[in-house]
Amino acid sequence: MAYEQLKLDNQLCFRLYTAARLTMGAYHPYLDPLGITYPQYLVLLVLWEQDKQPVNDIAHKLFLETNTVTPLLQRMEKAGLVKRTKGKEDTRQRIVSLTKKGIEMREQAKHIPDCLSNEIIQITGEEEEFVRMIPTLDKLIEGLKQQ
Amino acid sequence: MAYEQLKLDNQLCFRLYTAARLTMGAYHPYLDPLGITYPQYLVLLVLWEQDKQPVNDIAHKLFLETNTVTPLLQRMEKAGLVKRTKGKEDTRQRIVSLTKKGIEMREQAKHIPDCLSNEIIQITGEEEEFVRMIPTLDKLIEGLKQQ
DNA sequence: TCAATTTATATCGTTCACGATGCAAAAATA
DNA sequence: TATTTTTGCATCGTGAACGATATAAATTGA
Repeated sequence: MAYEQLKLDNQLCFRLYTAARLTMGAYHPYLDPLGITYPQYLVLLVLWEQDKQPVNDIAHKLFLETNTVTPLLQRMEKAGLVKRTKGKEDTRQRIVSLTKKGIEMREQAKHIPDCLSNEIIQITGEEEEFVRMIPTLDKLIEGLKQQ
Repeated sequence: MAYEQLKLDNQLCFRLYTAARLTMGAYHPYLDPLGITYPQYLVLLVLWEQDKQPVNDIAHKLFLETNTVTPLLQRMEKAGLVKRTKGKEDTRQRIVSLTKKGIEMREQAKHIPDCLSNEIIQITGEEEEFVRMIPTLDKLIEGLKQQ
């Protein structure tokens, strides 16, 4: 029967949606003391890997629209984590760079990934199946990226 | 080196977050014609399985807070999909029930799960590894549910 | 029975997320 | 070179998510 398919239990997307929300929630104890949110943490990860990037590059790496990232960066600028300067070759661009505070936060945050994986392992028992999920998720993301 | 851990590529949560957003986006072509959003679709799934539930039960099944679900239901009531009546035994409760429109939408929506799985299979080639992901996600959700 | 506590829902404020739209600068093309 | 198109970013409006708080009703317990 077709209605069977409409059961919540059958849905992969619901699990992704829920797991994503709850995992983000698990970052709270680590990000709250730093005064940042999970999306802001992602922006910092991008900038810690390479400082001074235009808005578009950051958005692209996070698979977000610029109209999501722009206000995010404005809030981060207000919080003193980044500054946004006009591009020199291309004046349409806004180059986002880390402030002293943004650079220093890297040191405070460097333990977070370990904390999170430990937590996940402790909570769920095993690590291997989560590692195995990564290439599958990458395939899904890659496939859905272009409509 | 500890900083290696801070690379975006290493992060499972980022993939969950991204996959969830993009998958929700894949529902747009099917939900837009019905005039509903993905979270509203989830509420309908819950109510199609069992009509007339208090807010709390719906929230619990979706792993959401009631302060997320209440405004969601208010919008759905305004859209004529559900109605919210005072509980009879417990007058604190609001019993949410489907309207005629909400009931009828089940028929229009019954093909959506098949469409989505076909899309995912077509996009990513294989089905099996996504099915395999489900119990792992359930384990993660179950573990993170209680703090 | 009456006060204290818990429960069910609602309201408020902030931050995302994103479609639609606007605008200026750059690039392409006539 | 002048015009058209594209690009990069910003703004606006709407709908989640959720922490904090409020409120009334139910429950507990003294």
